[in-house]
Order: sequence, then structure tokens, then C-alpha cells
Amino acid sequence: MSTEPSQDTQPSAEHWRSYGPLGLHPILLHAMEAFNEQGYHGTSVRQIAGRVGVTVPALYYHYENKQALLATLLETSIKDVLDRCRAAAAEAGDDPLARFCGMVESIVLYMTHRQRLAFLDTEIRSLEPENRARYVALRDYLQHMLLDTVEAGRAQGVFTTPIPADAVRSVLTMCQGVANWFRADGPLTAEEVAERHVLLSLGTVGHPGTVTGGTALPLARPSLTRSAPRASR
Amino acid sequence: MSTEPSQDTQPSAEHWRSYGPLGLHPILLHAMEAFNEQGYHGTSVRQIAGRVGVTVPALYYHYENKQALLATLLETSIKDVLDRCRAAAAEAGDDPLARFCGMVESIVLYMTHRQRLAFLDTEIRSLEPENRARYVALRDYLQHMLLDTVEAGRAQGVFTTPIPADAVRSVLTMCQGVANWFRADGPLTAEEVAERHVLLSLGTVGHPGTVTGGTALPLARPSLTRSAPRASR
DNA sequence: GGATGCTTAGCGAGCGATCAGTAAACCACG
DNA sequence: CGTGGTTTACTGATCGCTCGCTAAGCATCC
Repeated sequence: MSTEPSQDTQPSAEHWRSYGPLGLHPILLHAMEAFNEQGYHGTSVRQIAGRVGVTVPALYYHYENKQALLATLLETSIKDVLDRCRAAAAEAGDDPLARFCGMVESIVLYMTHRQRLAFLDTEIRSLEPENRARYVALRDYLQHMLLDTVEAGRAQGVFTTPIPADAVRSVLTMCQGVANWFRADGPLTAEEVAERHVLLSLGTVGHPGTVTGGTALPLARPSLTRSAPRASR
Repeated sequence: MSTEPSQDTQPSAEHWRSYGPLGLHPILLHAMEAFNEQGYHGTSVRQIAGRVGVTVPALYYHYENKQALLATLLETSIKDVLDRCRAAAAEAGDDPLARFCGMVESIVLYMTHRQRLAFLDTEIRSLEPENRARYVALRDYLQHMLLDTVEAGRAQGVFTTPIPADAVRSVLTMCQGVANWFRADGPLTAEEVAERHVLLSLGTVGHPGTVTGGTALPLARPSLTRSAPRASR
């Protein structure tokens, strides 16, 4: 009778760029897929049980209720992005530009490699108040980390946006949006999408080198000339 | 027994910056509010009827079924943005920079003034295939309009992004995101939010004047120095 | 007298959740 | 090694309730 997160997901000490198999409990895995396809309220516990190949009470043996499935999935997800983002920031050191690029890259990589988990962000509205509060607090913390970096960069003149808080929220929104349209069998790899969004984000926060084209960013440029996929959702 | 959109919403010839009362049928109005608060699948027809103050069959007299309520709302919404965006583009004339700014402004104004309608965009997944296809086609058309403008600007050198399609998708994503966090009683007015997002969008598509600060944009700058609201959702 | 705009009453299906029971694995004790 | 008790992971059956939706009828108005 474990209501615990059961986070076999990632050892957390691992590198922020590496993505192994999900390692979720089969019930959580199939709940995740059902919620992705039909939404939380559009999915019945019978459907989840059916996907797993067990009867309904088996679900209730492992998780308190339907809500606990969503809450566990979302909490697992946000904690994983946060860990990876922190690791990327730490690796980048003190330079605001490098930190910003690393954080955005790590977030977008998460959105692509853990798309089905990341997409559940659209279901926070279905969380009960306490669960939602915990999730939102972690997401706000991520936003705050990024904002601190942008403001540090602004102080050094590497970011010129006069509205850093709005810029950061916009950057996170566009990164989160990747989970809505990315297709693994599409024209761009996860890494290319991440690279492009680092570039776009730099424009959004007003990094002078980005816009004029003459920058020293460690980006492999060839992929930036290929055409982008359409959004469909 | 009308399944028709019943778009009393806006005369469409009116100016794209002016927002009167919604003018939706009471049933649509209350359905919109319920869908906003609990999502499509989380809302029952009984709840909608209760909000309106009638019995359930009264709903079915006016609309074919629950799905028609959502489809009508979403179609009304996307057509309204599209009309306003077209009007803004027409008013701006041929200059890509002016067109881009006008289109982004009109879209963000819609997200703030018609927030409850715009927020329903998160419910497209609950649309049946044909309804979704029609909605997505209109949204794609909007995206295409913006992309054409950005590419025209690129040809003139006013936009420098090497990935215009990704930039446009990101811009629209961040604009759509406004419907998630904007609060009419918050620190910023709709017009200020629109102005800020024009600025952010210019950075995203790589408009040189924006990032370096020395631009001739017709933006009232004072509001850009005030602090931004937090996201909560 | 026929639209229009509702109501009362209720259909069958499915919902989330629970109860009692069970088969198998595990483990300590003699 | 064997045996009895405990734990783990389920199943079958069913609870009370709500779901989307509809048939039939009634009042109001032109």
C-alpha cells in the first residue's frame, strides 16, 4: 500500500543530458498514457486498469485513488526537471550567459525526452488544491532560478531586456510548449530543438550577440538552417 | 434548435482594439465559465444548466449536445482573434515590422480581454476530430500569416532569426500563455501586457533595435519599468 | 393553431470506490 | 527440512451515484 512517489525514474546523480528508460510503475505508466490521450477527467480508472491488464481494485491497492496517480506523476515530473536544471546550472558555473543557456537546454531536453510526463502540465487544473500548491511551488522555484540568472546577466550587460520577469515567464512558456508539438519521428532531434530554443530564448531576454548574428555561442550551426516542423497538437 | 455559432460576439467590422461585452447566449456563457473552472470532461451538463438556472433539456433545445457547446465556443473564439489580427495587419500596411507589432498586439489584447474564451484553447483535445480539424486549420492560418510577415521582415533585414518558423511558433505560444496568468486586477493593464509582449516577441524574432535598446518603436516606455506579476495558474 | 422555449420524469450506461476472499511468496521457529 | 503465520498482490461482485441524453407534455406568444 504505497502512496509514495516510487521514483525509480532517475538516480538524480546522473548527468542532466542522459535519458534512460522511464522506470515508472506499470500503473503509473499506463495512467500517464491515458491522461495524455484523453485528459484526467476523460480517463476512467477502468480504462487505466484495462491498459495495465489488471482489475480495478489492483489500482487501489497500489494508489489511494485516481487523484494520487496524477499527483504522483506530476510531482515526479517537476522534480526531475528541477534536478536536471539545477545540475545544468551547476555545471555552467557562475557565468550568467552559460547558466542561462544550460538551464534552457536542460528544460527543453526534458520536454522532448520526457514529453508524455511534461505534457501532463496541462492537467494541473485537475489537481486538488494541496497537490496543486506543491506542484506550483516547485514550478515557481524553477522560474525564480532562471530569473536570478537573467537578472545577474542584466547587471553584466549580457541581457538587455527591461522586463526580465516577463521575459523569463515567456521563455518558460515557449519551452513548455515544446511538449505539445514535438515528435520524435519529426525533422528535428531533441538536441536540435533544444539548441534552437536556446537561441530563441536568448533573443527573448535580449542577448545582443544573438540578434546581430555575430556571437560566440557554442552552437553547432548547421541544424539551424533546416526547416522547422509544423505545429498540430 | 440552432447549432450555428450564433456569433453576436462582435460585428467584425469594428476596430480590433475595442472590446465590448461578450454578447454570448447565456448557455454558452455559463458553459464557458464552467469549462474554464473544471475543464470540459470535468463539467457536467447538469452543472451548466444549474448555472444558467434552467433544467437540462433546455440546453438540448438550444444546442445539439455538450460537444456542440465547446465547439461553438472555440470556433467563435478563434474566428474573433483571426478577424482582429487581420484588421491589425491591414491597418499596419505593408511594413513587416509594423505588421508584426500590430498582429502581436492584437493577439495579446485578445488573450487579456477575452481571457475566458482564449483559455479554452487548452480544451481542443476534447474536440471531436472534425471540430478539432476546423479549429486547428484556423489556428494554423494565423500562424502562417505571422510567418509570412516575419519572412518578409527577414528579407528586409529587420528580423534576423535564422529559424523564423520556430520563432513564430514560440511567439504564438508565449502570447497564448498570457491567457493562463493574466489577471484584470493585477499590476498590469491589458494594454501594458500587450506592449510588453510586442517587445518580447521582437526579441524572439531577432529585431536588432529591440535588443540594443536604441529603437524607434512607437511604445510608451514608462510601463516597461514597472514590476511584473507572478505566474500562478 | 403552430412555433418557441421550456418542464417533469426517467432511461441505460458508466463512474469512482469498496468489500470479502484468495493464491502465492516469504520467513521465523522447531 | 517442514510448518504455520504474515505479507504482498491481486480478483469477483457490487455499492450508491452521476453521467449524457431523451420522450412527452405544457405554457406563452404571434
